[in-house]
Amino acid sequence: MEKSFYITTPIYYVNDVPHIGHAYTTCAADILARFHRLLGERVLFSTGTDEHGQKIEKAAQEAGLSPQELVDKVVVRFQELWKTMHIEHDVFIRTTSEEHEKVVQDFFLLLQRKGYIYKGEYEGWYCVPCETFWPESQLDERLVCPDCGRPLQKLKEESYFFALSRFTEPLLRYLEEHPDFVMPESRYNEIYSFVRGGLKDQSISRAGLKWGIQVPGDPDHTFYVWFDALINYITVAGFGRDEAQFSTFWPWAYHLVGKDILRFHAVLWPGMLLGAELPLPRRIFAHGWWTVEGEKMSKSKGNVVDPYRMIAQYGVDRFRYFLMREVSFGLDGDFSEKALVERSNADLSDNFGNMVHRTLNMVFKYRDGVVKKPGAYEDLEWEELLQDVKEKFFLSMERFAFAQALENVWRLIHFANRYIDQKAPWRMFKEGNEDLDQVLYRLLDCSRIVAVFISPFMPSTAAKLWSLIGMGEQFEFSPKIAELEWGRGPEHYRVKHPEPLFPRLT
RNA sequence: GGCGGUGUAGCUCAGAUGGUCAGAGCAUCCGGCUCAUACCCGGAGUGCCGGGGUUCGAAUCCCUGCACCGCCA
Repeated sequence: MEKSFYITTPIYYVNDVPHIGHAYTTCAADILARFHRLLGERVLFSTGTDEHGQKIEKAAQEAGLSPQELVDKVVVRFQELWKTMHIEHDVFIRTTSEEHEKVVQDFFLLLQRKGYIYKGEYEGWYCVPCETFWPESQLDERLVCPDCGRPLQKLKEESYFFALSRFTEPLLRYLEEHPDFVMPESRYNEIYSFVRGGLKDQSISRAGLKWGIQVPGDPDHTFYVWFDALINYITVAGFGRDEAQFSTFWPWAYHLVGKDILRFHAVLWPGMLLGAELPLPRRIFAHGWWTVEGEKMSKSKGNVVDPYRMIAQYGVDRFRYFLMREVSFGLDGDFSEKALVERSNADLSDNFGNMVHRTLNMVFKYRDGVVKKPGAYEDLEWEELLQDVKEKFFLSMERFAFAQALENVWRLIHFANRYIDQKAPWRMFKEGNEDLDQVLYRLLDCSRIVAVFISPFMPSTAAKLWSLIGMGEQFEFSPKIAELEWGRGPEHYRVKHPEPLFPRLT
């Protein structure tokens, strides 16, 4: 039976302008989705937008639109960006969709039937822009939001509660039995100690807020945005709508989140699922944040990195490569165009692109663009290198260690460059050495294998390379892992005239 | 204040269970090559935060000091 893989990004707050942070998470998810398609697994990749809440209601009012009109208008900013970035999601979920509203209500009723819902009174400080309640214990006398620094509103109102406190022990046990549930390890430790401190019940509804999903049987209440938002993950998986889909994908769910929203995903969400007696996701991975030129990114500083601009200037694949290669996933990183240019020139132009280019060039110069598969085709060094690269690549991808995975692939490229220098095909050609075909075939095989390895990261470059070496005009994300072996190329490589994959940036 | 983590070459970082673990990339310097996008290949360095301890032996374990970071209160 095929394995399944369900990868999610958070649903982004639709009113935000997409920035590098959104691009980062979604790009990582896309890479994982493509990689698992290469493995031949059944893949479900979802992203989407969170469209409810007071902030939207206010923004709509200011714009003279209905909330629905507003979100319909701005959701396009995300959808367009994903197209531009070559993101191939299977589903784009919007929390205003009918099917989602139904799932949220059903889920609430399910929790209610199980006895985990009660009506109480919530009193606390609320940050409207952040849509977050703050316990008094976390505030100082200024009564401003610890996150954004803006003044808080005192709220005292009737609210439905989810009995999260009852899941302290079960969740603690679950964490102990699943040390990979929250990654990286440092985040696991944080979550573990947070849960060990004891969980409080969670208010899950608001009275008087219209722009949200109604609590069934109580039209005065709408759901708290996080309760609404988290449930998107099972809406997509087909909860209550498509049992086959749900049982295929939900048990294989992997959530990618920014470190700022880890707690909702690693505490509240598992609590809700335990209450509903549903399986928990396999992993919640919190990645780091990008600073820009060493400074925190913020609207007020005006240093927000616009993905559209980066792509227009440098191309999709350079941008995708940089994001995944520059820092290890899970740690914070610094974005600068200088770093992007240097990384791109060194790795993509000088090492990778040039390796391909010199190979193709020689194939044309010495063999008119055609190289036949040699009879004897063994080389212990190449053999061992590939096996080792493969093993480490898979291991890294399993741990979402994208930078390491790429670093490993580059060992092949580096070795190929060295191989060319050692074999000196130009000399072989002059001397009429027949082994030249074997050397060239090896290099083309290396390009073919590298194309497969990098395809999840740089799909259009992989396709271009695929075509250059005569493997076909389309690069399909179908099972290709078995092809990551020497000698699995065609009987004849018929290559095209080389053109630089990544012209050097100045 | 509590819990957790980090401190390794000029820079960014790798370094399971203590014994080629003192490494990689970038940067610098020297040499080579010419098929190539002034690219590529080879070589050279300098380093384990300070102090103490355990051990035949510690970057790796323990204690302590300093610095920084994260989560919570």
